[in-house]
Amino acid sequence: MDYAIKGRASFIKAQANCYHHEFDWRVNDSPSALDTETIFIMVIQQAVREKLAAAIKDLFALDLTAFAAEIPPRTELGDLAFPVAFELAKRLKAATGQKQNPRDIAAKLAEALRGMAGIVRVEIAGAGYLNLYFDRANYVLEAAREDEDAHPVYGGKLIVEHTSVNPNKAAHIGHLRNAILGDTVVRILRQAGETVEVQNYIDNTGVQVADVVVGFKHIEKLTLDEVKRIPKNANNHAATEAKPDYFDYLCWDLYAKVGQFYEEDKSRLAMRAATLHDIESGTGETYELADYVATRILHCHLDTMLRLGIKYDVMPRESDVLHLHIWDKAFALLKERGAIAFESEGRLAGCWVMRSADEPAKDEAESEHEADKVIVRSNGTVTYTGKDIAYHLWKLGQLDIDFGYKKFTTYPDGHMVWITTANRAENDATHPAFGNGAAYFNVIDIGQSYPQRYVKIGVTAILHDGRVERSAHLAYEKVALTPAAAKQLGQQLSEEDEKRGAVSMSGRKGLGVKADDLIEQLEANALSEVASRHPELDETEQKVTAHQIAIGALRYFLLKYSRNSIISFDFKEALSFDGETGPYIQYAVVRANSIFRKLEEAGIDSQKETVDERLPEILAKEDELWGLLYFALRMEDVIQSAANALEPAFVAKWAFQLAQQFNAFYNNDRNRILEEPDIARRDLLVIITGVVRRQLISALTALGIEAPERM
RNA sequence: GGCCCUGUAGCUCAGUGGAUAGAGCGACAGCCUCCGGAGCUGUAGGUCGUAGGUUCGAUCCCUACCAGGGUCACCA
Repeated sequence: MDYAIKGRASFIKAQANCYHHEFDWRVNDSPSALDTETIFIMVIQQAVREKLAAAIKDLFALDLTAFAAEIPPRTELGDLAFPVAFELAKRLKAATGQKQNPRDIAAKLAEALRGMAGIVRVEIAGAGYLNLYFDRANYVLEAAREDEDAHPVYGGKLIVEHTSVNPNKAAHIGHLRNAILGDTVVRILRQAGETVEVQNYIDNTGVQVADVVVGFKHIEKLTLDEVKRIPKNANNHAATEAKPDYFDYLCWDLYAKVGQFYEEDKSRLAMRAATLHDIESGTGETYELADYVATRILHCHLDTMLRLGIKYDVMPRESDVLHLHIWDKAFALLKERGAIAFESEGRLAGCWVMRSADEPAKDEAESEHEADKVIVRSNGTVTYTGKDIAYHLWKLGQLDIDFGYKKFTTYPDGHMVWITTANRAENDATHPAFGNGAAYFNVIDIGQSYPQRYVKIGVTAILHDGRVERSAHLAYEKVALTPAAAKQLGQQLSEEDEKRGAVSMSGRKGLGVKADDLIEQLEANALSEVASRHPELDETEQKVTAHQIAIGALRYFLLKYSRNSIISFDFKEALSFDGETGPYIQYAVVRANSIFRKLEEAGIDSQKETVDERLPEILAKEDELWGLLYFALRMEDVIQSAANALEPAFVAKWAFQLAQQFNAFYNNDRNRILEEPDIARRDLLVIITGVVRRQLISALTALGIEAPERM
């Protein structure tokens, strides 16, 4: 008989999402739920668990429902293992005082699992492992079919805020980590079935923008009109379609100059204060200059991010938070709930402060630290933390006030980015509904954990439901420069820097790797490779491919490290296309593409509706083939785990491992598809190649990386 | 000083309450009569920071200590 290639077996579909209710942020309300408990949660695991739990209750009169499952280290040990007999032996001893051999316990449990759908063998191994062997052929048939089913959709709209770069200078590699991390989390969440709104918060009224304005006014002595006339090809960079304006580069240098300017004469800091004041007033030439500079740089940033495939839905501006008095609403609520208190005496006299939850009010005369968090300064202005509380209350729909919105730009694919406005006349009534999400995730570097903690305390004081509990500061470590990289950028290093092996980037000093510089270097390197390998392609195709490779290398480089690992930026490593890199994974896809092209040229049908009846017997003998396929099929679980943990590195690591296994498969002389004499075996190799390619492309898509047809 | 993070191969990093702790880079030795060498195979390289504790079992959990980093603004 032929094995028809059917849809996914129902038991798989039924179980695919069961674990969402166990330990993820979608339900669990503790921030520690962000820690994932296991990466590979197999599709039939839950069914087996239930059966085991029932058997345990039946045979030993014990209620044991939470026990570990694991994937054995070697294929011959089976496909899924339960070390539950060890735990049971302990429990039984405690309950009855009698010692029981884990192997005996496992044997009894094994009986209960015999005959389960999809499981062909149950064995006891080692000191008492319960090892399950799946029906391989069944899996292959399911895998071969492209699953067109829509993903389930969970809960409400999630709001992910990322990028949020100060609009006063060019974005650097550190900003890229934020944006790429955030963008990838968005992609993973969407692939995991969530609805996501992407926000990019624009601090256009802060010190950083003010400093550049000081630079234009007091160092360069330029008027608004003169600044507007600054050409787009600043700093000897010719504007291109991908990067139409290098104004942000010019500001990068100017910002560093302003730092010096203040150094030379501290009294010049008065210029900053005056500028800040003018900006907040919302009128006048200085305000207009600041608005122009911030807006023009914001366009530069969006162009830079678009090169990496990063897009946004809406960009709330700090100036609008101020001018619409959104803070006032939050302020009233905070006072009403007693979340903040007015200090009438002491160091913080005249301020509204928030106390950390665990500390009762105590005079901290002897301690220079641990002051309460100031929300409103004694001069009546709001701190960043206060503004952020207001912003987050708006994100969760807790303030009965909304921004006005106007169109900012339209991406080439038609998607539109909106920006807030405080001018009601500018409000475009056709805007989508923004804010009022079911939870938010803020991609902000780990250095801001302390103020973020107070933001959460403030929001919690006003909103008690699970939405706040599920929301989180999505923290990540910084990108530092290796001493070698810092030297390449012309930085003098202290002995300490050398010893520590890392140098912090500094916008104020102008020390850092600019995002566009890196992209351009990567593209140039990739282009020379592509041109030498594929001289037959026309220039446009070569450039498109080179771009895909460059972005693959860059995104993967910033995603392969887990969030709380500091990335030491090294040019050689970041510019590499070999080893554990994005291009390595892209190359595996390209090889698979090449095989399918050759199959077509040879007139071999690679889309068969049926496969040979000898497939089960072939598969039973070939552990390597099964192992590769089994690994490829874990993607759904990896995506879900990454979504639960908000950790893109899980997907990056898995994709690399799959590519690695595919390359080993590809290089094995036994697996030469075009020359395989046994048609049944060839069909199997074709199926495996197809599944691996599909899964790799899907994983790369989640990482925001495109796979070229050839490279 | 308080709180948080980190310590795994020469370097950069994964990883797990369980079966032989992994990868990339670097080093060394191989592989193009073979679907693409951005590749593959092999070798060398580890007291998983130290010391206790819990456990049948700890690199993983707990405690202390050591080392490094971050943070504790009327900055954002």
